[in-house]
Amino acid sequence: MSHFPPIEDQLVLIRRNAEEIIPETAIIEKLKLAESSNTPLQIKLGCDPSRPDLHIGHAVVLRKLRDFQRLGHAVTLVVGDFTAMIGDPTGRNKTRPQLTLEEAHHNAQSYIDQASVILDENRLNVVYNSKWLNALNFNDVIALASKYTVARMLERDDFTKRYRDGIPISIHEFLYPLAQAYDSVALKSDIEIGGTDQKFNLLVGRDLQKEYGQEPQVIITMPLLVGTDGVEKMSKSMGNYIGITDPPDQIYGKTLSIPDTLIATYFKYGTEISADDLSAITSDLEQGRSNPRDLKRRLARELVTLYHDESAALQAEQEFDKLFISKENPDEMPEYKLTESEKLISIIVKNGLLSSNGDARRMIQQGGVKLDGEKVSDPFQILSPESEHVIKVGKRKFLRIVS
RNA sequence: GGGUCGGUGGCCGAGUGGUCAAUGGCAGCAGACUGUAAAUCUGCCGGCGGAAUGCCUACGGUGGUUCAAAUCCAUCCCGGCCCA
Repeated sequence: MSHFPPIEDQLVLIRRNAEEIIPETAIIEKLKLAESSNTPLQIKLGCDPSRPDLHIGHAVVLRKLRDFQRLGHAVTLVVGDFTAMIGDPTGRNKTRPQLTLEEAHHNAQSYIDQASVILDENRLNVVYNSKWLNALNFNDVIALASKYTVARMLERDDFTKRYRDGIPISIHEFLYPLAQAYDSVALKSDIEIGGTDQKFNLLVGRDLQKEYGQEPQVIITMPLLVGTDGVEKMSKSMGNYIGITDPPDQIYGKTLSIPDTLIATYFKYGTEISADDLSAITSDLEQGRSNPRDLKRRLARELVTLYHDESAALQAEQEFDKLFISKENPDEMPEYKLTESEKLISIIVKNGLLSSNGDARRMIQQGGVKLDGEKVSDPFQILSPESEHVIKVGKRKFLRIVS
């Protein structure tokens, strides 16, 4: 007797939200084999420990991984500690810093901690690719490299584009897809999951597995979540992300700032609402039956609840209303103890509300600074330490002055 | 190895001896508007400076020419393309 759910049921879950499954037929074969041999499938996800800050875009992929955990398959997280260690030797790409092994492992742990909000940590196998990549010598690397051609490498979108546009491509960049593919060989991976941007690399894994006499993995690509700006894909470096460890008020506020066109997408990929709810929301939106604002508020609550809890969601909402709807001051804000008379400007800069005196002066001239709710007009105003004040800079920076 | 073009502010990209803290675009910030937004309009957008024809830092690095250099010269580093 197999302990897996019926294949049809598994497929429904596996296909949910997936962008592509390549090849579709093979996954059925794999599932059948798993059932008949009563052996779980080996599911692989690679992670880059040089960027350990997870956002709700990563969560899309992680949730798919969790689906496989629930189905009873063997889920392995491959930490790319080896590649992170090498970094980008040209030093041109600052997004890929060189890490020591310790840093890589430290980041990996942080990644796992964050990911375990979604994954079942007890059923997660974690491996480090330095284990086998470190063991390769130059002969091995050449042998590995000989299994792929330059023409095929150049098929990758960004290589095609960069080559065409005369932007440098270092040789070692060709080795990264091979290294990642080799991970699949080392793991004898049955299925590898990744974002759509990983499609090429995942496919190389299939080719390489064939070269090594293995049954090629099935690849499942998950859509990349658009960032809160509604334009670029979500990423920390673009500043358009909602981090899964962001505090409730951040998640709430960032969610409310997404463009209306993103509401349905975020419900679909960012939350776990049912298919029925989703279609109700979508049709409400399309037919203008609901105020997008209300749906967005619900989305924000859902997201906060997902990564914190319901009471945090309600609290975040109340705080938000207070701040932005009634424009009241928040309950908590940093404090600064005034001991002697001091220029307002210098207080603002000293407390990091703005970065320079000139900036603060400008801000005041533009009416962006309020003292106890009143616009400040004098850039040289001096505060003396008699009473309490609240300074507000821009929309959301506050400072309480105590004496 | 040879030839050639290039390296400018967070990014893209003008500028080729003074009028350059450096046009323009994007991003960012603030104000108005609004449902938080988006869009739009307005302003700001190196630092110091209550002001200055003020000072400091900055146009790949280092040295130099000049009253004056992002701009010229030398040299070094880095990159694209073509040839070998």
